[in-house]
Amino acid sequence: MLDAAEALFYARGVQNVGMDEVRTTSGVSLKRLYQLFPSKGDLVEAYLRRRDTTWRQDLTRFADAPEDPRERVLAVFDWLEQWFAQPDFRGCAFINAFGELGATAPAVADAVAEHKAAFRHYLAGLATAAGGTAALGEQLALLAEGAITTAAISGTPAPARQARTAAQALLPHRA
Amino acid sequence: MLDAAEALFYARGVQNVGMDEVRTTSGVSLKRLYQLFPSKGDLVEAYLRRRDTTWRQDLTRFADAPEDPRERVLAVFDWLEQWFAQPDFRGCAFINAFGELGATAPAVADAVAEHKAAFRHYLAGLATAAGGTAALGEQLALLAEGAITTAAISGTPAPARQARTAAQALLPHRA
DNA sequence: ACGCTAGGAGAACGATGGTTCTCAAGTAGG
DNA sequence: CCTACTTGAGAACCATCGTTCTCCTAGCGT
Repeated sequence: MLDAAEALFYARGVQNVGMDEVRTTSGVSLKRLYQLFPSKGDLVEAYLRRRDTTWRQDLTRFADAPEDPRERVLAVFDWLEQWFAQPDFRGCAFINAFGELGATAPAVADAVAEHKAAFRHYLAGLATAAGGTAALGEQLALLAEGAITTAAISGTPAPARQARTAAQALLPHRA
Repeated sequence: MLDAAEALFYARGVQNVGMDEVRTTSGVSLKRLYQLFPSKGDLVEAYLRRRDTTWRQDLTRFADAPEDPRERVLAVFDWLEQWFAQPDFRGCAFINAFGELGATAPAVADAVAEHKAAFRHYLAGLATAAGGTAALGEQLALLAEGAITTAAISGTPAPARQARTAAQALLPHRA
């Protein structure tokens, strides 16, 4: 049922989908919806928190696969590329939600900030494991964020590869 | 009068400000508003197009100042840092608008894509002038985009400096 | 001074959407 | 078989907002 909400919110933006539509496509009655989530804001927050965990799980499952720490860093960008190529890709759900609601809904702003902080933390771990500094982790995060928004707006997955080669250049050379 | 609309739309998101509020803070009557812009969509498009020109003008005025092509590239990130530090900074108006309206308003999606394409084109020029390739321009663009969204979400101007040092590392070494 | 036009302030209208209410159907327990 | 509780479908309610309309005021030409 959160699946339906997630698909709708992500595809069209939170404010462009009504509760009636969530109910119709999820098959859950309004009454039940409102006893699970007392307001739309609660539903939105649940949507973001769930997407945070699944998104990061998917990423780490993919990027933690290689043995070589350098390969792990690069795998992040491979994963991004495959994500960008999906037909329903429409950028980062958190960045979108932040632009839409960050100024008026502090709970949304917080959820977004936490998601991004967790992502940066993960990259910092990969960066230091690959022999870099924490600053390298931040730089990788900037490349990834930039690739996500650029891919969304331009509609091509190419930014993932550009970010990947930039990351390669920033990584310390093989010891 | 577009000043008022711009301030409101940027600060709170397009869908969180009504035409009544535009009228109140701008002092322009609704009648006049609607004879200038037949619909809110037209006003939004005008807002984006105007912000595109002023934003890029401000950027180039600052970044074209140094003589050294490498300095010009780095100046872009200095300009970003100063922008991020402004108290009303709330990320990239175009990314925000895209997340909010890109899926439902093709005119908005187009305006955003054009703005970003122009920005990438400008960076590509700086990159080649500094002895790099067009691919370097794309990488610089990714760093800048990432810095913008990260600064917005985290609330600190620090990403500008991180992007700057990454850019420095990616630039070809002084000949 | 008098009509006439333009423009503004704000009410009015219609649609949409978040939230709640009604009512009927289904089910478990006696 | 009957009753009490739950649940779902959808109507109803209320606020908001984009858009239009009404009325009133102010200036201006004669």
